[in-house]
Amino acid sequence: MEIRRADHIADQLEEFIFTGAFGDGDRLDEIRLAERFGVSRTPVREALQKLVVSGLAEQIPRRGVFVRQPGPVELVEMFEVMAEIEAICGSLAARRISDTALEALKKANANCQAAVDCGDSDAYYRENEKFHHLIYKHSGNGFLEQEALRLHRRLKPFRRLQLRLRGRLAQSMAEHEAIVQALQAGDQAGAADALRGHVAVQGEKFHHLMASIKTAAE
Amino acid sequence: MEIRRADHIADQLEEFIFTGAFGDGDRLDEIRLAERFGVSRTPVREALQKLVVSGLAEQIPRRGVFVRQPGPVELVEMFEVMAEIEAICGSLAARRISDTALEALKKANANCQAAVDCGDSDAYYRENEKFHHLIYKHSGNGFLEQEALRLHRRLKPFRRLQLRLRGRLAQSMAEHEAIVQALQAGDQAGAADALRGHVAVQGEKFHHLMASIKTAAE
DNA sequence: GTCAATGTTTTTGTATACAAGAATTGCGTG
DNA sequence: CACGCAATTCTTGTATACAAAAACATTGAC
Repeated sequence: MEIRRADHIADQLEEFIFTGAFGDGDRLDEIRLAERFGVSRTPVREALQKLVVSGLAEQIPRRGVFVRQPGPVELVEMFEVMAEIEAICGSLAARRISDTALEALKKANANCQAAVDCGDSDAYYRENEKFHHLIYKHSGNGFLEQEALRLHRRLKPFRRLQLRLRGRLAQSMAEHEAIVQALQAGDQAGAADALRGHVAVQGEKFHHLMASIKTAAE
Repeated sequence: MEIRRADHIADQLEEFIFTGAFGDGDRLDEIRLAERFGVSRTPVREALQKLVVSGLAEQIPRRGVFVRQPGPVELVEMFEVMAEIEAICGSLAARRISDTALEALKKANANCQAAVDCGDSDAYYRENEKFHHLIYKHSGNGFLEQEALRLHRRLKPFRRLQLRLRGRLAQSMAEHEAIVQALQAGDQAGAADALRGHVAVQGEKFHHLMASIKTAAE
C-alpha cells in the first residue's frame, strides 16, 4: 500500500492516460477525480502537477489541466528518438556487457520465442521488455538507462499496436538474434545499427498502421 | 508576471538548485520556504512536487523533500548522453537544415568569436547556447529538440565551469567551425562525430576538473 | 431570432485547519 | 555518564474554507 495517496492517484491517472481511457484534450476535473478516488482536491491537484511536468497533460492557468496525447507526428518523432537511444545503449553495451548478462539476454530471447510458439502474448511482452531493459542496464550508463526506461514506458501502448501486424513477431525475433550476435561480438556499430533498425521499424510500422486507419476512415 | 505563484516558486527553487544555492541533501522545508516566499504551504508543496518529478529533488514520504545534486559519476554519464543526443541532432540536421538556418548558425558562431575577442563571457554563453539550440531545432524532430533542451539546461551550470580552462575557448570555437562545415556539406556522420566530440570533451574536461579539485583537497 | 450585457454558478488557486507519523527532548534508570 | 523510554513538539499529508477568475445562463434590446 502506498503512503502518499497523491502518488497513488498520479500513477492511476498516468495509467488511464497510457491506456487511452482518457483521450487527448480531456479535461481532468479536480472535483470529479477527487470524488472518484474518495479524497479531497489537494492530493488530486498534486497528482495533476506531476502529470503536467511529465508532459502527459497540459495546464492552462485558471482553466484547468487537459490530457495531452501525442499525435501521429510526435509519435513518429518519439520512435525516432527511441531508436537512436537504443542504438546508443547497444553501442555502449557492446563494449561493456558481461558474459552473464549476455546469457540473461539469450534466456529472455528464448523465453520470447517460447511465448511466440505458445501464443502467449503477455509473456512475450514481458520477456521482450526484459530483453530491452537488460540492454539499457548494461550500457553501463545509469542516466542513459533511466532515460531509455522513461521513453520505453511512454511508448509502450503504441508498440503493442504495431506488434499485431502479420509476420512482425517472427521478424522481431530474428532482429533480437542479430542484436545478441553483435553484442557478443563486441561489435559496437553492428549492435547500434541492429537496435536502431529494430526500433525504427516499429515506428515505421506504426506510421503505416496510422496511415491505413486514416485511409480506411476516408 | 506569473499567474500561478506555485509555478513561480518552482522556477525560483529550480534556479537555486541549478546555481548551487541549495546543495545536495538540503531539506526543502515547506514552512520556511512558505515564509520566504510570503505564501502558504500549498503553492510551495505544488512546486516541490514539480522538482521531484524533474529529478532535481527526492521525496521521502513523511520525511520531506531533499535536493539531489548529481554526483561526479552521474555528471559524466549525463555528459555522455548529451554528447550522443547532440550527435543525433547533428546527424539529422545535416540532412534537414536549410540554408537560412545555416546562415543563422554562422552568425551565432561569428558573434561567439566576437564575444571571445571582447572577453564578454556572458555574450559568449548566450551565443553559444543559440548555436546549439539552432542545431537541436533543425534536427527536424521536435521531441528530440525538447529532450536536448532539457538536458542542455540541466548541464548548464557544469558546462560553465569547464569553459574556464585555459585554451578551451579557442578550441571550442574551432570545433564549432568544423560542425558548421559538416552540416553545410550534408555530412551526417561528420556532423555527428564533430558534435559528439565537442560535447564529450566538455565532459572529459569536467571530469578532469573534478579530479584536480579532489586531488587538491587531499 | 440574434446578439450583448449582466448576474449567477463553477472552478481554480491559495489559505487555513486538522490528523497522524517522525523527530526531539527530558527524565529516569543502570 | 550513557542509554532507553515516554511525552511533547514538529512536520508532513489531507481536508476544508475562502477569494478571484472564468464559464454559463438569463434577460433584454434590436
